[in-house]
Amino acid sequence: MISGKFAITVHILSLLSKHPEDFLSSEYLAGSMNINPVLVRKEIANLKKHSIVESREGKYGGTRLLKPAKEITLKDIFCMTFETVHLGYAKNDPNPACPVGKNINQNLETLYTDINKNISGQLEKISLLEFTKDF
Amino acid sequence: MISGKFAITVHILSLLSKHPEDFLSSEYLAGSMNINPVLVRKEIANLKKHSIVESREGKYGGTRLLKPAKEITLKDIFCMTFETVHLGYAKNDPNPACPVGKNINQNLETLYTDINKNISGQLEKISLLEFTKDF
DNA sequence: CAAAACTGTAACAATAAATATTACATTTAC
DNA sequence: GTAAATGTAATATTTATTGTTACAGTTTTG
Repeated sequence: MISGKFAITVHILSLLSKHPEDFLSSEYLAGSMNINPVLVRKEIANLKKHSIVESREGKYGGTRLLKPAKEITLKDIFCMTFETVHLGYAKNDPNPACPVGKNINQNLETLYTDINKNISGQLEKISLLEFTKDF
Repeated sequence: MISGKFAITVHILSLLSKHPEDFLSSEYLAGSMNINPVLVRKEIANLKKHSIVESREGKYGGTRLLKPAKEITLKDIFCMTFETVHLGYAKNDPNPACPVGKNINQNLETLYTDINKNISGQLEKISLLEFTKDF
């Protein structure tokens, strides 16, 4: 199972970017995705930590972008929602008496670090504006 | 949660590559990883489908490589074990009345396809021999 | 042929992670 | 003060991964 944080956050930001002036409620955002509003609010809490959006409480409250879609990249979203992409480790406790078991996780770690650098480089080139251009 | 198939398969192949002549039993392989032998046999079944290893049943049976570690790349293993890397979709059933909900999954799909091409390109350059050189 | 030591695989159980829900305190507009 | 929001904790549900059990089939050896 993959955590949907990245996809949910992209979805939230896409919607906000289409209404840059308005404070959109978590219920409205959740309705577009068919998910629970609480999940939306959790991701919004994360976005606020990174100063990507601001929220207003109380009646007529909601959330809006703090910067233009052109200035937000998919890499930003990737970093805010996913620590790293990885393809699993060879178990927490491989047999230390075996030279392969002893070292393999470190090699995998290095490999995954490289993969993440690579993905970041790719995502850095795509802005939210570009990603949503045909919506 | 990430499926450990890639890591388990790398581990199995690493061990086999260190004993290229011998048929190693699933119990021995599992012992090096501290996992259940049945999981090993499942991944071996997959490797056999791709003609990377051969098995011998019965007493003194086991598995060995069909080709040198130099000729197996991490991309081969990636393709055999993971269909794709992805970062989630914006739900199975986003609201079709919303232009964002209607289109976002297709855009994500395209993005993930690109990411996978990228990862494949990177993994293609690393052979099993190289990956295991300091074990 | 019988015993031992394997593979192969299906069915099921256990664990862990992601997602959803409920509940309620707090804030703000009117 | 009421309605409509956010914020967040606690908990339940669902789904995916991983592990286990069980047993049929294969091969070697005596």
